Amino acid sequence: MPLIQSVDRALRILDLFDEYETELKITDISEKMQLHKSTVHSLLKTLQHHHYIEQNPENGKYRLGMKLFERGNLVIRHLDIRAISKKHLIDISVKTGNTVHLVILDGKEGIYIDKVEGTSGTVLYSRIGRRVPVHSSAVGKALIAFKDDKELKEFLKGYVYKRHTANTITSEEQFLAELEKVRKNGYALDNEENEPGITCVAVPIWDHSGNVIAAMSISQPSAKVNDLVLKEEVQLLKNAANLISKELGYSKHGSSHL
Amino acid sequence: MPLIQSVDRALRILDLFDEYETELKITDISEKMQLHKSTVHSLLKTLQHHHYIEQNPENGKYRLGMKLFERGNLVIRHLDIRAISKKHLIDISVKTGNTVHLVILDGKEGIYIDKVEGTSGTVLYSRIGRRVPVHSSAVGKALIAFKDDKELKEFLKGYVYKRHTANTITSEEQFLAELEKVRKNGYALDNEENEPGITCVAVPIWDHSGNVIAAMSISQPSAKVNDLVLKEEVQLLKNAANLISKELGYSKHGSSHL
DNA sequence: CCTTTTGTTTTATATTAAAAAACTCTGTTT
DNA sequence: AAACAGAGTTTTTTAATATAAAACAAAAGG
Repeated sequence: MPLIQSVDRALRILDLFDEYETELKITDISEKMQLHKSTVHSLLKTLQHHHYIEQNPENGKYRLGMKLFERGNLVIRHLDIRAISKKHLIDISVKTGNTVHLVILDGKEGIYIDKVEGTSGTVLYSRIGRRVPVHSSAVGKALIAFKDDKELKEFLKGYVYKRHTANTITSEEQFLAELEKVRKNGYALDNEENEPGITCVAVPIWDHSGNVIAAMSISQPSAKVNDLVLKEEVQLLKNAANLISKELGYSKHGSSHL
Repeated sequence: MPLIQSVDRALRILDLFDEYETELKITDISEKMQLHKSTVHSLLKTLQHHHYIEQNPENGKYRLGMKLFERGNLVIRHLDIRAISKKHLIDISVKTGNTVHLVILDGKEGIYIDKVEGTSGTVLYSRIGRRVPVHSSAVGKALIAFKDDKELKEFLKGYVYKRHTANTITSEEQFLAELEKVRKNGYALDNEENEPGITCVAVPIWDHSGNVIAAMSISQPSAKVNDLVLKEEVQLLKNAANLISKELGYSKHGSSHL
């Protein structure tokens, strides 16, 4: 079933921007898309008319528009859990001094839907709206560990275990063994697998059907971590996850899958 | 300069969804847009392909997709200030028990870019990504009060002073007088002008050029408010706004316009 | 001041989007 | 079980639009 070419092109223009290329000029886009600059101009003017793109008056370059932020905050799949979780993220961040994240699964990746930074000033990879690989992150492992065997097998079909650090798990066997540990412990760890020098611990957040709907994590420099610290953090996360499930209208956390 | 019709239509489909209509079926969209259902189908399939729209597998209806959230969090105009402000919002919310907002101006409206709820459980109009009128909100007044006369006159050209409550200011004269008070006091008030029973106080956040780049507010039931409470809240907000300006790399707050 | 680059506009036509018709699927009614 | 209604999806023809070439305007750089 064919796509509409001009809509396809317009959306691909939106996809060109990233954290490093936040502004692009017409000739940039023309080159990247292999389209004539007057074609690009028409596409941009249509996106701009609807505020999906705006033109920087200072330099004439184009950048993503506020309508994306507005519409993005109407994507309902995460709004309830984000609103309900926020105070728990804050609470844990205040208690630990570390950065706390809320992540949901979207396709075959996690996506950060909220983040409360700690007081230590540690600069992390994570950013709201950014995607995160499941194999190398605590939140990713927590999100998929509790899928049933069939679902998990389907999920991992074609999955690429890209190395991010020396510690990244890059084989499916090792990853499945890791997920077994997550199920056993009820929490997931990222031992400098996604970012050098950073350790994260995460727990799943359940719905009433025994499905994991989100994961919550604490991230910090590995130098600050020991067994006691982790034990306390796991407890804080599990307590918060239970409360969040309850506040979302669910009964006991994960009881249906035990 | 003409728009590209099919792109225009696709974006207008995205604009159909709101907080009350979070899912639509093809015939809904066909009717609202006065387009043939096979036309709508093609547009939706193109949006879906790029994850700007997704189809609910349970009922076949369409809803906004995660790409909007992802791209929305690449709209750079507010990311720095949101990240830097977050801990201040949290701090004020913890200290006061009330809901704290961060708002920027977009076109002729404010838009909520962050929100930390208080502990009182007060349910408010505000929501991240939602727009807010400048004439009836404390943040709106704080955002525009310090524009120079010419800019302000230009801004208010054609502005509609819609009544939201019995207290809403609905004349330009009254509104200009109100902005004069904001300039004098250094903070803005919303005395149940936007939402019945809710009082808000807001301050501007400045950049180094003497421009207001955001506003920060505290909202609470009017029943909890008195002169002393307001005074304390104004102080908390002003302190935080100064710190935020500094952390954004600016020097003294608003010094260039005093 | 001249040249180059970039953004914008106009116009002809090649290409695509649009809708009508038909098909498929699901749920409801008889 | 069969028929019907509604909704989603697919196919096909052609009317309508998007595309790019050319030209123009504005800004930046040498």
